[in-house]
Amino acid sequence: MAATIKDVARACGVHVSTVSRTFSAPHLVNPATRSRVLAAADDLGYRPNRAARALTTGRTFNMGLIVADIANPFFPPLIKAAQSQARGRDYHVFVADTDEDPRVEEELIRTFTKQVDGVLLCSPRLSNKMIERLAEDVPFVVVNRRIKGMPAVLMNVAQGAKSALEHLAGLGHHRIALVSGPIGSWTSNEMQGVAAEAPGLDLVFFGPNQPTEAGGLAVAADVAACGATAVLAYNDLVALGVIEGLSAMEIGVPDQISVVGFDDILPGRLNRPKLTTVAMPAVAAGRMAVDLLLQSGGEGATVTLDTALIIRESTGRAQT
Amino acid sequence: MAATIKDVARACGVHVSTVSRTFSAPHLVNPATRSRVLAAADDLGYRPNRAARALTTGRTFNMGLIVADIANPFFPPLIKAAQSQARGRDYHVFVADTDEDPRVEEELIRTFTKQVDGVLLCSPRLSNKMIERLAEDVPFVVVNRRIKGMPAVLMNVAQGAKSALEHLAGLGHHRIALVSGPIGSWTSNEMQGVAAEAPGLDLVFFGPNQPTEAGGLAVAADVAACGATAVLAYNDLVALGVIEGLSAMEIGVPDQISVVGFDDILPGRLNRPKLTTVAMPAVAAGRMAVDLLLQSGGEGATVTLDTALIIRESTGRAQT
DNA sequence: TTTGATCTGGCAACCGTTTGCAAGGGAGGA
DNA sequence: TCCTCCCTTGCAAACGGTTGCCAGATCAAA
Repeated sequence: MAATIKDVARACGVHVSTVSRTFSAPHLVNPATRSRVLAAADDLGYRPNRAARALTTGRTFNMGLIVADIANPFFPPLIKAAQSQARGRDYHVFVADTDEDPRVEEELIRTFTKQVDGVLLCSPRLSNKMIERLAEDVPFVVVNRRIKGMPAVLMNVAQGAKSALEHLAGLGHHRIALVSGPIGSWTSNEMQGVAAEAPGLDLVFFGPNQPTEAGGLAVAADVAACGATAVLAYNDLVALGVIEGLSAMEIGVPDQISVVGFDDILPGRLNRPKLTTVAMPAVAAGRMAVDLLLQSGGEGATVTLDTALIIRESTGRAQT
Repeated sequence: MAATIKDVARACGVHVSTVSRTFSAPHLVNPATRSRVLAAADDLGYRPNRAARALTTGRTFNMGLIVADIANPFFPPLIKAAQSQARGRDYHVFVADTDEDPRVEEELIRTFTKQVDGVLLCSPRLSNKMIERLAEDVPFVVVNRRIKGMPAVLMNVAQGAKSALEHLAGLGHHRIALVSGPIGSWTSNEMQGVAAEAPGLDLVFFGPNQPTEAGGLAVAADVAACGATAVLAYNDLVALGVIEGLSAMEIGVPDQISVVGFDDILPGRLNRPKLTTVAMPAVAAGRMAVDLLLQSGGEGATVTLDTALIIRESTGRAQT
């Protein structure tokens, strides 16, 4: 049905290799021949078969993008950006979802191995050791995880957490609840690291938690009970869940308790009160991850992107 | 590097064809041999090369999923469901985003043609005619669009719009603003069709609009000015935008104006006031679309999924 | 006119799997 | 004992491109 390189060759009386070269090494073919071939190809609607090309060259022009949860609003902008960037480089993107399960993550990577030119691993839940082992079989770029020698796109969570804490301290909060994320999350560790060193603050840790609204909802009561006047949540979804839970207990945000999230997702922007949050550069990260994957000769370049505290309505002065 | 069928064959002293058959037609090989082969394959970490398989069989075990905008919260659950369903059938999913641009949509489809076994086309912006033409080159399942002879997953938008309108009428609303979506949206047409036939209601149409918060925000002033006491919006994002705009004008929802959306996305559930909306079965649609694509011998089965009005806090009695 | 360098394009092997065809072996019936 | 028939396996030709190698042509310089 579909035109192959052979049809094009026949149509303009040249050998298949000439057609092949017109596309993959144009400088090796005479301009006159080249344009004849291009015309014939265009005429027949020829599109090179990627599977066939992959077979000989070993390059598929596909990449895998693995995220913890597609439905978590943090990821879609990242996926979108990565997809768009990849398409500009003639790459197709397989998107897959681990449902926060490290075993699914591993299996997914194994499935992708040798079927793609590289994998973008976003917010992995696997251990560093495991990721390093898997990286022997397929090039990786990790997002939101620092692994030595491996290309990575990091977001400056530490700085973000620091400014959030300073913001809260500046509003007079001392006892602050830190609602962390799931086990295996680098982001969560970074936050805890910064918080643990924060001077003059009285931190109460809650975790691990599901990185969802449900996760936030589930700890809301404990948070309220612990006497904290402010909450720093693992992400916006958790923050929103906490607010939801608090308001069900008739606890006002920010009047009685202030809440800060992470990510800057749409629901947070639309929420009442509008969520104060540390914006994560998801779009830039998606783009950058693709670039890194395509550039990297396997070199472990690490890019750290800045975060920014966005003060909205969910934080206010501590009640005295 | 990676083990091929040849390595496995050598490792257990059989011909490659036997190894091949162990995987693709197990009943044709002796159980004893089969287990020897499987052991060797497992030992070497053999995974069949999909590109090579695609070359001979003509089946790639890949499918394309094209949506208008990945970042629109309506799609991620659909994408997630489709991806998960596909993975269960050993399929990989290319996800792509048209940015609401029909030309990008067309180009994307062309790119996917012959590289995938089929395309899931969600909420297309292309004309029926164009889609039919493109369908000659690659199997489609369309979601949210009825095209004769083509497998489709539809959502019962008409019924949803009808119950929304009845709900509003029951609350005493007569003059209702209908804020529609983008050109080329079947959903938008369905809504308008139902609305146009609604007895005893005074409808004011606004459109076309971007299917985003910004789109809603942009018409909020006009909506307020037209004297309507209720709004039926193309989707939740638009509804949220309208609410946003109204509240900026100090117009209370639902006290002064009631708002109903479509989709039932997360931000709407978290919003204050919680959004009354017509829930669209995105998850079921994603799953169903995959099944339809895989089952269909090209037959044009059409599935219509039910919608459900979810009454929350953004609708109330009309002020008299 | 000869020489040699440079272009251009053909030839054919190869990438990893699948699959139609055929051959070898064993079992069962005559 | 011989003949079928079935089961199992091997053989080899595809699938659609890519690419190293080689040969003929072209052209400039000698």
